[in-house]
Amino acid sequence: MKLITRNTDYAIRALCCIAEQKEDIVSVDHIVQCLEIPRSFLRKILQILNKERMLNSCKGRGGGFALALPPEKISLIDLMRIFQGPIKLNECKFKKDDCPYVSDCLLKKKIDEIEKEVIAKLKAITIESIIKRR
Amino acid sequence: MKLITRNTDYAIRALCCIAEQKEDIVSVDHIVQCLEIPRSFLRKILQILNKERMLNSCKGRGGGFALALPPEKISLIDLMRIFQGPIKLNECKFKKDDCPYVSDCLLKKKIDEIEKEVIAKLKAITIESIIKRR
DNA sequence: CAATATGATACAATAATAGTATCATTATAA
DNA sequence: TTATAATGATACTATTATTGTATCATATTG
Repeated sequence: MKLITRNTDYAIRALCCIAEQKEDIVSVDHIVQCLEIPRSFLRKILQILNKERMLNSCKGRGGGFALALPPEKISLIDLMRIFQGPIKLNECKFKKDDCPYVSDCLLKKKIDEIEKEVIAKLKAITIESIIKRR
Repeated sequence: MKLITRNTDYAIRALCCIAEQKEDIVSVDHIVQCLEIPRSFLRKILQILNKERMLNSCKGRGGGFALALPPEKISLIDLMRIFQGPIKLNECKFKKDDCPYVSDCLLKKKIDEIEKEVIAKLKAITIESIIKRR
């Protein structure tokens, strides 16, 4: 059971890497060196973060990426939604309106509670809260 | 993001179905009728539950399955471990001993906390707690 | 011994995850 | 103004996990 997939994880670390840099604009190459992750994969992730307005980008020589938001405004929950879709711990496997068996689905209700807590906790984890302060 | 996969879900409901029955021994056919799920898949799941000592089985005519434990002793966490492996929300994507970048991995620590809470909550959800009392 | 259960096991289909590769476009510096 | 170095867009591939299916073996009961 995984909470965070690899692209979310890489996104988090890349954002941390950028946030910790003195320079505003950080190149893919620099991040690759820091994190030692596949360049192509990282590029794709950064492009998505750019489209989702978490990063700004500069093309051309000396280009790269910069945070579009302050680190305390970027939370894990946002990144997970971008890379993993909406968080739904309680998807019912029985497609019909009601479960055919467990009426009022007590299971679903209980998992819903867990989901709410998890979401609240994930919201509280921001890039700011996990970077090494310079 | 899924907390529970389909086989875990089916296992839970099958166990509920058996727990709610007056008869001790319940056949696959009966469970299939109750839950309307693929028979072969269900059989596989029940066989696993049998091997894992959550169910007892009787072969031959009039055979079927019976709970090996009282419903309050069967928790979601057990079923998830059987069908989904150990719960590890915080698997680090960086295989090396230390993350190359985020030292002391604050992220991991925070996710660990979430994991502990989730596990505690899942432990508390038992078959007893979600069956329709007869 | 025939019928009806589960046991064991191998196989297949689908979807999600993870990663690669290539060409287009833009910006800068010489 | 052109070569170069960066990202943008996009299509493709590989791997793994999930979700099943099918078949034959074995045991039990009437």
